[in-house]
Amino acid sequence: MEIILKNGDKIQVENSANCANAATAISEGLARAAVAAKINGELCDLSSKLKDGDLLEIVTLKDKEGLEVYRHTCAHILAQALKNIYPTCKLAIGPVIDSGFYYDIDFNTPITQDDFEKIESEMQRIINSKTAIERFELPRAEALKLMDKYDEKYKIELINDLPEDAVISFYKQGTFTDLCRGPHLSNTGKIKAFKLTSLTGAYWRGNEKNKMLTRIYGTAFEKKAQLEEYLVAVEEAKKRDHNKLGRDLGIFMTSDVVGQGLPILMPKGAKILQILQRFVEDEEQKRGFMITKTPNMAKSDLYKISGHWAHYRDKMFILGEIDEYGESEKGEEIMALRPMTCPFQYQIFKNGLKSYRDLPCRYSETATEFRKEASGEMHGLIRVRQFTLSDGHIICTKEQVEEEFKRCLDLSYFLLDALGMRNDVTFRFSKRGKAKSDKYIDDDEAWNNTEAMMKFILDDLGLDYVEADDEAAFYGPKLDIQAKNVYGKEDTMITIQIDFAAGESFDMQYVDVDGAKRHPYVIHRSSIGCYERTLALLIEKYAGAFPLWMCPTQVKILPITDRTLDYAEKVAEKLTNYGIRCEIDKRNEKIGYKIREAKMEKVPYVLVVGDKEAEDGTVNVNKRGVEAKDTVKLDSFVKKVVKENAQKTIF
RNA sequence: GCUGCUAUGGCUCAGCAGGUAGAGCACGUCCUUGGUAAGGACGAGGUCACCGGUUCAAGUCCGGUUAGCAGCUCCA
Repeated sequence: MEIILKNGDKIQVENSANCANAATAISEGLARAAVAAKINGELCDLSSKLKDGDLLEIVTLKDKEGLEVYRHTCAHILAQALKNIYPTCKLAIGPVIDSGFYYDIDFNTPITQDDFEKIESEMQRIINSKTAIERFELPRAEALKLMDKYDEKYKIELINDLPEDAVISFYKQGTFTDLCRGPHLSNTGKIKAFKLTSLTGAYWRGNEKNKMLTRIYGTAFEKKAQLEEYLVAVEEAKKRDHNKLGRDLGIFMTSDVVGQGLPILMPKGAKILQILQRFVEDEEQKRGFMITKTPNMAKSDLYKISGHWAHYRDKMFILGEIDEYGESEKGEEIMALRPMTCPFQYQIFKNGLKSYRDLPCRYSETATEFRKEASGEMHGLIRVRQFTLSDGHIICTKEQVEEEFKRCLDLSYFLLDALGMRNDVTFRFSKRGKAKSDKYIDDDEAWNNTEAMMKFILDDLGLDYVEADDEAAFYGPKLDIQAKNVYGKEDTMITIQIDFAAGESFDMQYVDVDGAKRHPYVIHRSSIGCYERTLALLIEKYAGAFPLWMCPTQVKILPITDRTLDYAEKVAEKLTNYGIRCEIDKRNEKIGYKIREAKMEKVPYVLVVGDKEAEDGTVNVNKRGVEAKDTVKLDSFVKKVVKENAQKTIF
């Protein structure tokens, strides 16, 4: 029969041929490299049978899918090794992820990372045995019977949840059989380089009400060298971890007696935040925002109106004793620290009668917020219990939403450019979608309208975004601007949200052209995100070597001897007068030692001044990251660094 | 909150058959005034996170608390 290749070529193969046979017919080399195949675009095993006229593609480890098949097979080898060592353990799921694979297992007795060596050698034994991997399918009843025989209760649950018409397939390697859609490699011996990387807990089916299983993470590569390279890269990434580097560089710290999720910004960190905050607030005001300063706490009455008291009370810091209904048993006034700014700024809008001529009404505030995150959820500066948000709310008519939304996004673009992070973010259109629940305000029409409105805006802007169901705020859809940390974990950096409900629930009104009172729409937005989180992302992006304009110390002056102290002071004074942040290292240390320290602090410019420089009115410039040094006139250095400092757009 | 791991001077770590603690860096004093990534000498600094238990004896074993790490769940 005749098979069509992707490039249009046609080859003749025997009537009973499978993908592996066809690969051999094409070339010996391709047959060796083959790990899976695609028939008519569907990924399948090499053993899959071909039909006359099929379009065939051979998948190798050069293809993304090929590496996934390889790693998925490695997950099965892990499962088999575990079954051999711990016969009573129960298998859950073992998928492929970006960095490798994992398998969720229910163990009777807990295992630790110390057991990895034993498990890895059993895996290696299975690989060395070069066992063939074979696929077979079973009708539902027999599939259930087989899994019941192996006492695999999680697999039984999975089978029961498969749709009526689903093909139920298994893969068998030696004595081990696992429920799996596949495809897989044809033989365990094809795995050349793998490693188990970590061990954690994970809820069955991702639901915290379910039992917590043990998740073993691993990875696999085509060659040992690639595995080594990957492990080195992971170690390198960890060196940029803001939670380590930020502490080492004296940017922030934590204290046991202060508490979890309450980072303490040290002088360097506070300086960076001050620089960012001034820049952001000035830019917001240039763009028509009015700055506000609202309280950090309020009576429970405010949160009852906003809906937070009913839905989010357990995540708020409450001052006073309350019962299970959120009321004071002694009839006292209950206060709570704010988890958001919106209802406070709404009070400003409600102060005095508003006309349509007052809209859009743009409020911004560098607001401190408090959220009682669960103890295991805190992470450095990324996830904390007290943080500072570049918060803001635009109260406008429905017709103004589109224009205002676009202006918000433009502001965020401007700020992302200044941070040099425009290309590091991705966009998520967070919708309620089909996920109706009591998490969301129950108003289908309003949801459909605002989601359609946001989609129109995003498409009109030609934004490249992913849609995410069940990620909306309770009052409306969001555009989340996402950034990844050094471990690849994604968090929301900036968010712009449309709120159809606040106008009514807070009874905000404006008098329209026709004299009628109407409820406005609200856009919730952050311009640069939460300062702590943004700082964390900056530390990781720049490994502490921040762009000049945001460095707490931009220039460090190192006098060689006490004789040049006066000249160093003169240089510092001049720089300071031009708005450049500098300091002098006056210590009685050798110049090499001072240079080493200044460079480790990642100061952008280090100026060495000795007798020669003092006499000539020059400075010896050591630029961060540049090997060569350069002696220039003080004036020309000042001119250059002032110019560079004013440059805030980083591409 | 859940699972696993961790907690020794400011930092990085050693100490582990249970017998009341060590190093390097940092810090202080002194010498050195030195030209591009660590000059030298001396010194001070720890009730081994906290609370309780086992033991004649606990940094070392056990339990709890607090905090840190990875992941899960959550994230207005």
